[in-house]
Amino acid sequence: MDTSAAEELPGLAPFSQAVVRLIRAIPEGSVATYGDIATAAGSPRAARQVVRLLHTLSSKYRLPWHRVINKAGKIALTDPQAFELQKQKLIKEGVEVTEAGCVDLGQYRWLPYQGE
DNA sequence: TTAGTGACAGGCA
DNA sequence: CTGCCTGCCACTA
Repeated sequence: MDTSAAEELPGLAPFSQAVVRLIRAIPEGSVATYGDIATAAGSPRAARQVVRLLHTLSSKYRLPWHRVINKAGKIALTDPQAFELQKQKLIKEGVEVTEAGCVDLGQYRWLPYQGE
């Protein structure tokens, strides 16, 4: 795990590091909700914080942000271009996504349990 | 330091 | 499931 996870995160806050690791741990063909990431990171109410982290971290690091959606099972991006991009990325990984950006959480939701 | 952020979640109709 | 409103929370500049 240390061999491939060699990218240590520079002076980021603990919560940020946890979020990064969790998002990077989402397997292809699966998705997680903001709330799941926040809960696994240690703060169940900090879903919004995860959003903020995604903004910053995805701009500085390469994260599979496209595997993170909201609890309604839909892509939450505001930018229509990014919205389409995320949709296509998920479909490419084998996730069924409707035109509206809806994903079947009951089938594709990944629970970020550390032990795996 | 303080204030602002934000791709949410939960409750209710 | 949808729509509206409110609380939330830890981070960033």
